[in-house]
Amino acid sequence: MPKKTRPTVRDVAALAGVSVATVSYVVNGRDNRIGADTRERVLAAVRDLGYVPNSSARGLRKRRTERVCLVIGSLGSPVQEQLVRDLHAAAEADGYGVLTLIVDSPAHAAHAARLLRQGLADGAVFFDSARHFGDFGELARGRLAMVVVDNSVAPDGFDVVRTPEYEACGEALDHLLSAGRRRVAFLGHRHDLELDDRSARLAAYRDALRRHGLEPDGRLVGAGADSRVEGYRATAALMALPEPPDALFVASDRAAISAIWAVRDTGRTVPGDVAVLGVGNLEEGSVIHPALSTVGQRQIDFSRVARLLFERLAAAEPPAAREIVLPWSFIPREST
Amino acid sequence: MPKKTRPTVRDVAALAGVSVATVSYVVNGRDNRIGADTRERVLAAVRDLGYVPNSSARGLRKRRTERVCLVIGSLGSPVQEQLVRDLHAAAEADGYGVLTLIVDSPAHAAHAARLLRQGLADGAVFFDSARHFGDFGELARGRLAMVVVDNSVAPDGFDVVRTPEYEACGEALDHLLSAGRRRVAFLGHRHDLELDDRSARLAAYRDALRRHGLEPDGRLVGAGADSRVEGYRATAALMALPEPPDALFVASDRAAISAIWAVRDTGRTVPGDVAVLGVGNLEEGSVIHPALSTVGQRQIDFSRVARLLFERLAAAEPPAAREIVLPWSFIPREST
DNA sequence: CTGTTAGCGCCTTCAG
DNA sequence: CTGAAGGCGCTAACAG
Repeated sequence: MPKKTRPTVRDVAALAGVSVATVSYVVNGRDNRIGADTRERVLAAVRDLGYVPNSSARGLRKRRTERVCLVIGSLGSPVQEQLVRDLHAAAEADGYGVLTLIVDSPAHAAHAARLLRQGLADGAVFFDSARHFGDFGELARGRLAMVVVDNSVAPDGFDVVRTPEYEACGEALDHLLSAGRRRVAFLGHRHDLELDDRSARLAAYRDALRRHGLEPDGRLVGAGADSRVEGYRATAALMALPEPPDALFVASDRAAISAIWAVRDTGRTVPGDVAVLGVGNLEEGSVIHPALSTVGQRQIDFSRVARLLFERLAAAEPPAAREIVLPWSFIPREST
Repeated sequence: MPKKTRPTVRDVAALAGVSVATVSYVVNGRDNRIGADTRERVLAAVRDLGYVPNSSARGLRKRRTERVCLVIGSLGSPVQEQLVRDLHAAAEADGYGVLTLIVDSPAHAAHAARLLRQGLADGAVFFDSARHFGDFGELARGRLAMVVVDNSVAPDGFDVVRTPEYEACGEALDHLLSAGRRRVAFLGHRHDLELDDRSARLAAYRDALRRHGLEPDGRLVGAGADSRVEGYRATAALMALPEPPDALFVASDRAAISAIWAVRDTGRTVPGDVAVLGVGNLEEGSVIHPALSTVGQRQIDFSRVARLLFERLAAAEPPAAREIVLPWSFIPREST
């Protein structure tokens, strides 16, 4: 029967016949000043007991947890999977653990902020979740290293990563409109519509129409980008209009793919009758027929984002807040 | 300029002119024995200083973190979103924080196990990730309350949640074969194929064929359920065979939906030329045309799973290991 | 009703 | 090269 309580340094020290300091040195790799045989005895005791240092005690003493946190808006997008991978890789290299907080509402954001303020981790990357938070600056001042991927937030004791969505979407829409499409619909995320003028995708849409001498038609603007199901439904509704659109600008690739499907289910063709343009550059979009035209990072890569965080963590003094821009472009394929 | 170091109980106590014990009582709601005016002074000091208790110190002292961990195999499935929601709801009710560990490889599993052994959380739910782990029993004995959702693991100091996949898939396949389909292909997850006989879905497939006097054809069995892209590609390859299948059993709804698309892109119809059967009961499957026949929980609900964990956490003594079975059924729709 | 105090488990000078 | 001791921030007896 194993012991009921987890072993501590003292148990290891007793078993190995050394002091707790020696155990600590060995466990933390500061064992250049420890005799080889002593080290072996300690390691054996660690193994026998299944000793693992308690992270609360260690965190209390060292005043850092050696963990970082990924705060993410939702599950479900391959883009985020790449971020997870890149962050894990960088963390591993620096000996950090990674944990994830899922924040898809202001309530969850408050929850996450509390955990972070309590010292859950030493650093955090916020992705697709900034809109749910109130004051990032306050969190950053609580000695948390932070990188925020968001276009509507200004550096304030933390780094910011931007994506030039407005420009890239504008270019894609110009392409659509120059090709003669005249009734272009916009299917946004709910928060695009709530943000209204502060949504880059919606603004790009409106401005592009005006550049081409068209006035936005309220009936062609709505929600539908948040999920595949909503994308399908919204598109079906649009296609049932007396004057259906001849092009769809959908603010997510996932919903755009459903939109293609929905268009075809009404007997129309893509891009013949209706062009479809997505956002995000999912791999899936390049595999289907017709391949989805989209806007996003050509090669999805968040290693620079991860690097920002770990540079910040490694710095002795809080470095100046930086701001970087990820490369976004229009990626034309077959659906437009 | 704010202070560089976060305030502690002592700072609050000093500002409020009380002792640290009083602060602790107030902060922890054990303030029935504290005078109302004193409490107000303490709360004011807490607000002024922006004091938040340090969770490492608290965890060290109380020997519990009041956090639970969701260990999940991958991002991307709405089924998991429901688990996230149900676990968050239960946690919130009991005053626990929830954090997520993403484990999609044995390396990540080792990483997660280490964090958990270090005392990251008091309890954990493992979903779609058990196959990456070695010894759950050892983790459970390290006083971690655990619930494992998996069919191939036996309770051992932790609770197990099972899904009767084999039976439900068998029923669905009987339906397919009874309707006269003769060349039924199986598109599995990679791990289904690695597990081979220990994969319920693959076993259900093989056994159903035999029940109907058919011999499995190796060319009709392969990977393709892990993602939409793989589902599309694998289906396209199958359809290019000299003798293409007349039915597809795809081990995930997501890939099954791509499979429908791939079939139709070859000019064939679903279910006319090819029937498609998925697993998982995504909402998306009920919205598309043809609606996807599938196998899974009719009403996706993990509140019972969450409840197991919090009952375990609330128990004074480690309760007996329990085992529950989630209701799975065949959900016929239009694609078969 | 409030204050004093002893650790929780660990790391890290400082002596030896 | 190793051991003793102090303290990180907090909670919970126990005094008063």
